[in-house]
Order: sequence, then structure tokens, then C-alpha cells
Amino acid sequence: MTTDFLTIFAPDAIEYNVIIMSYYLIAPAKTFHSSDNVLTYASDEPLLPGHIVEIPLGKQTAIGIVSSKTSKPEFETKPIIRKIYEQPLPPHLVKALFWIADYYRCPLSSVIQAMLPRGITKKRRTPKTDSKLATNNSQSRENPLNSAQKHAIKDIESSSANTVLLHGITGSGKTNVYIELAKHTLEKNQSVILLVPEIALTSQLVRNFQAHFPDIILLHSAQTEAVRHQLWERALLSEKPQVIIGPRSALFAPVADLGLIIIDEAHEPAYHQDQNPKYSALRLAAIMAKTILGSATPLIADYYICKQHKAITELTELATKHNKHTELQLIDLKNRPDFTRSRMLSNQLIASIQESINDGTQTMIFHNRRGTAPLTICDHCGWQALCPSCFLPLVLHADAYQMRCHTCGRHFPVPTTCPECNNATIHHKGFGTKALEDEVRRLFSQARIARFDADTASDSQLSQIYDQVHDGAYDIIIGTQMIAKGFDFPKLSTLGVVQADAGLSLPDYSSEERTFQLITQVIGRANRGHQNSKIFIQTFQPDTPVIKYACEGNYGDFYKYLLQRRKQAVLPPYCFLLKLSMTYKTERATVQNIRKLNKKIIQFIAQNALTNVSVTPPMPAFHERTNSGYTWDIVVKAKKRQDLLTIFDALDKQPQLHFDFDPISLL
DNA sequence: AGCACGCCGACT
DNA sequence: GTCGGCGTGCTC
Repeated sequence: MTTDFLTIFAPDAIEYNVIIMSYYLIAPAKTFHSSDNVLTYASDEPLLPGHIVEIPLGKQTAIGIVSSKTSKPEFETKPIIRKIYEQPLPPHLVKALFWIADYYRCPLSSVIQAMLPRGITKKRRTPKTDSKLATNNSQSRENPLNSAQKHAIKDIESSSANTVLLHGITGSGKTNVYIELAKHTLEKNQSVILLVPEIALTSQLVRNFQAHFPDIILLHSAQTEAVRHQLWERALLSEKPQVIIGPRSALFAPVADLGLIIIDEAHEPAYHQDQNPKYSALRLAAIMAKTILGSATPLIADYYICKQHKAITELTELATKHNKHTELQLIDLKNRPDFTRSRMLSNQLIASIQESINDGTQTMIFHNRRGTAPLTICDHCGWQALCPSCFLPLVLHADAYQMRCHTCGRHFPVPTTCPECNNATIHHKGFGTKALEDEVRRLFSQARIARFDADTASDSQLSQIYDQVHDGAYDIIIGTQMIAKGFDFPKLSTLGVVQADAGLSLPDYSSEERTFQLITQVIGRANRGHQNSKIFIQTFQPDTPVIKYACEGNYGDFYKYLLQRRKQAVLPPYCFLLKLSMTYKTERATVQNIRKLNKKIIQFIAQNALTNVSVTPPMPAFHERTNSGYTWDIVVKAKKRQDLLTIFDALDKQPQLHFDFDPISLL
């Protein structure tokens, strides 16, 4: 109170050595349950929005981010302990912080934790080697552009839209466009962030960027806490504009003036974080800076939105012309005469592999299923080997002689007799990459074979094997998703997809576009123009539009087809989704409570006369039973996203209730 | 999430 | 009388 008196009657109170307090709303990085997550603190030195401070919180201390100045409140306040950096977070990150928490209804504290490096208060040892900090910003390296690329750049830079989709087939030279746009941005003294799905396998793009921008800040998951902290600090304190490359979290790099965000392979699910703070890197980027979405197979919802805003730039021709041709054959897995030599690989594919071996070129066989056999059942009583924690099928791994759970990683002995009926009628159904490898070894005993999947290698081994494969040390490469992305093998001449429709059996609205993307990507491995090549797509459903269009490389018709289906089913982009799920120990409790929830939502919609909103009846979740109990789901659909938020805010927030705004999958 | 306060049962 | 069980509620 003395302070108030003096500030009124003694404006030059400083001379009396009285400390004048200001008050600030500060968001703590600690999670606690309270309706509003901003607390008021006092400070005797001026603070700006974005300043990172240490604050007392209860008996403990916490890190907090200053939101805004406020007037002296009624209640008692504590003073902040200290400012951690003189430099506040840039305004676009302060905006992002509150935007994510509001848009996805997640705790502010979770966003702060994602935004700041771990151990921010720790004193770091000054790194010995990395002090070179090359200052020769020689960004004069040649970046030759063809006319299509030049046109695309002009198109993007003259567009008034904030987000532009760069739709370009594999090999159309999106990288050169990215580099040129990044250069222009740096010339304006603004920073650039390039997002990539995973660092390891997209290294070609990273290397290209590094060649043009020597001072790049590269972020990836293998970095230690200390290194991340140091790079983060470099971004925060740098006077010069920066180029940042990293995964979705690289959006939180605290560069001062962010001019451009480039999202490569923008359709990848890695751009959605599915734990708090749940967010889409695409949506977040859009509110922070001008954003380029690069993809050969954009998500149809993104394509639709960008089309409506006239914000699509197409890159349809190959950057480097070549005279190599590829021949694609669609093979019906139901046509048994084609499978006399192997139940997994068609005679045509086998013949082509033999030709490739004879020519000294390479073969890639793609199969998106790990292990030896995905199902183990008793033919007598129907018993099935399930993980006791996850209640999902255990996968046989014959080489390790184990049954493994691909969800939790636990493993068990292989049953020889049925634990239910004691009969020896145990059978392993289906096949994964390990069984495929055995089959290929049987068929081509002389060939040098490499397998790539989550079981084979750590990241470091992976890049080593990759180099060996690249240099031609293997004749046949077998693998899962892993080999579909980024791998560029100059000697590839035969490519096989064992079962192209495998992903379509998932009961999810996005499974068709994921299948389209995967097949397109796999085909792209062979379309690099290094060799004449043959592609064999084996499928049980050769007439399915998704597979047909993917084989034709026909994005346009695929888009029209899928959009029509989404419209009929009322799914994105024709609505926004909110997935609600409840988990209780017993099925009874789950069903009871989810019914109550469903009723409450229906009532709320009626009471508030919301239109274009619908709720699905409660249904068992895809993984209904897990270790933590039984889960059922409800999906709320709305034309206006705000209606979803309004409905959600009216619900009781029990710990059993989980929610996901804009889920990328309903499984 | 922590970490207090608080109000009832077993104990030197 | 006191120690401590963990139910409830708060954190500027």
C-alpha cells in the first residue's frame, strides 16, 4: 500500500529508493487443475510478453512465460524470481502458445513445455568443438531453375494466400523451389523453417539445404538435451536470420522474424502430434508465417482448402528429362495360375527379379508387415495368441523364436499346443517381411538380400546399410514403409508391391488416401530415370479406384473420387471432427458413461439450436480393450469448428474422458 | 502434478 | 495425548 501512496504522491519515487512494482499475467509451465492457467505476479523490472521467467508456485518454483501486463489485483501476489533470458520469445511464438491451447483445448503448460528446451535453467558447459560458428554466409551457390520452377516461385510469391500448396510429382524439383524461396526470405532479413517428416531418411533434402546455407540449424530426435538447449539459444539470440531444419517441433525454434515455413511431404502423419499438446504442424504454421506445403500426394482436405483459396501451384513435369521407361503391371492375387512358384510373389515378379540379377541391377520388394506371421490361432478351438496387456494379436518372429506384441514390445514363447484345448493344432496365418525374406532366399539362393524394417536396424546401422545398398552391395532389398520414403537407388530395375490393398482393410476414413500415398511413393522409387524398370503391383482388388489411380499416377481423378465419397459420408473437408472417448475398468461402466455423454451432447445441441452438427452413437473403440480398461468412442461432426468447441466446453472434464480435435484417424 | 491441511484410528 | 492414514483442495 505504501507503494500506491508513493506512486500517486511522489512520481519520482525512485529517488526515495522505493521499488515500483508492475503486475503481469504469466503462464506457468507446470500443469495444475484450475480453470484459467494464467497467474498474476509482481515484478520490479519491466517485462515484455514472451519473457521467460522463474516464478514461485506454491512451495515450488516453475518456469513461466509472460503473457501481458495487468493492473494490481485484489489478491496477494508474489514477485517473480528472475528473468531467465533478456531476450523474450518472438511474438509469433507467444501467439502460437495461446492459439494452440485455445484451438485444441489443451493445457497451456503442455504447450510451454513443448516450446522451451528441457533443462532451460541449467548452466551448460560451453561446447569445445562447436565454436566455429562459420560466418561465411556464402549464399551465392548456383541454384539452376527450369521455367516450371521459376513459374512456381513467381506464383507462390505473388499469391495473396498465406498457405500455398506446392503439388509436385517426385522428381519435379520441389527442392530447388524451396531453396530459392528460402534465399529470397533471407534477403529480406527473415528466417526460414523447413519441416521434414524424419531427418534420417530425407537426408538428400537436408544435404541440398546445407550446401546452400552453411549456417543451418539442424534439429533432430537423436540430439541430447544440452545440444538442443544450445541450438535453441542460438536461434533465440541470433542477430541474423536463420535457416532451421527439423521435425514438427522445429516450428518452436525462437527465431526473431519468421518469414517462411516450408513443410516437405506435407501429407505425412508425422506432422500431427497425438499427445498433448496435440496440434497439426500445418495449421500451426499457417498462423505463424507464410507457409508452403510441398507434396506429391496432398491430403485431400488440404488440397480442397487450398483449391478454394486458389492457392495451389502445380509442378507437373520432371526437372531432369530422361529416356528411361517404366512398365507397370497390376497383378491379381486371386489369379492362382500366376502364383505357381510362390504363394507370395507372382511368376511375373519372380521372372523380373531374375532378369535384374542377371543384369547386375537391383530389386526392391515392399511389404508393409513386420515379422514372420501376424496371426497365431488354434484350428481346433479358435483360440488366438493375444498380448495380455494390449489384447492385440501377437506376431510370430521365427528367427528369434518369439511371439511379439508390436504395440507394447513384450514378447512370449511360441506356443506349440493350444493353452485352451491342449491340441497341437496351432497355426500361423499370414506373412510378414521375415517370412518374405525366407521365401526370397529360397527362390534366389545366390542373391545378396537385405531387409529393412523396425526389427533390423538402429538409425546408425540403417544409414550404413543404406550406403551399402546404394553402392550395389545387395541385389534384393525387402522392407516395410521405411523403404518407401526417400530411398533413391540408382540401380533399381524391378519393384514389387506384395499386397497393395493391405492397408484398405482398416476401418478408417483415411485408409484410402494413405494407401494411395503409399503406392504412389513406392512407385516413385522406380521412376527416377536411372534404369529402365518394371513395377509389379500385386493386389486382391485390382479394380479398386484407389489402387487403379495410384498405378496411373492420376491424382486428379483420385481426388474427385475421394471427395465425392467424403461428401456422401459427411467427413472432412465437409465437416470438422471431434473424437471423444471414455475408458473405464469395466465394459459396463464404459457403456453407461459414454451413453450419458452421448445424451448430454444431443441435449446440448437441441437446447442451443445448433445446426449442421451431428453425433455418432457410442461405439467400441478400434482397440476396445487395453491394459487400462475398455474404451468406447463418440464422434461429433460439425460444419463450423466453433460448434465443436462450444459443445466440448459444456462437458464435464473427467479424467476418463479423452478428446481429439481434428483427428487424422478415427481408429 | 505436488504439497499442504484436516479429521479419525493405533500407539509409547 | 501424539503419530500418521490418505481424502480434499489450492497453487497468483
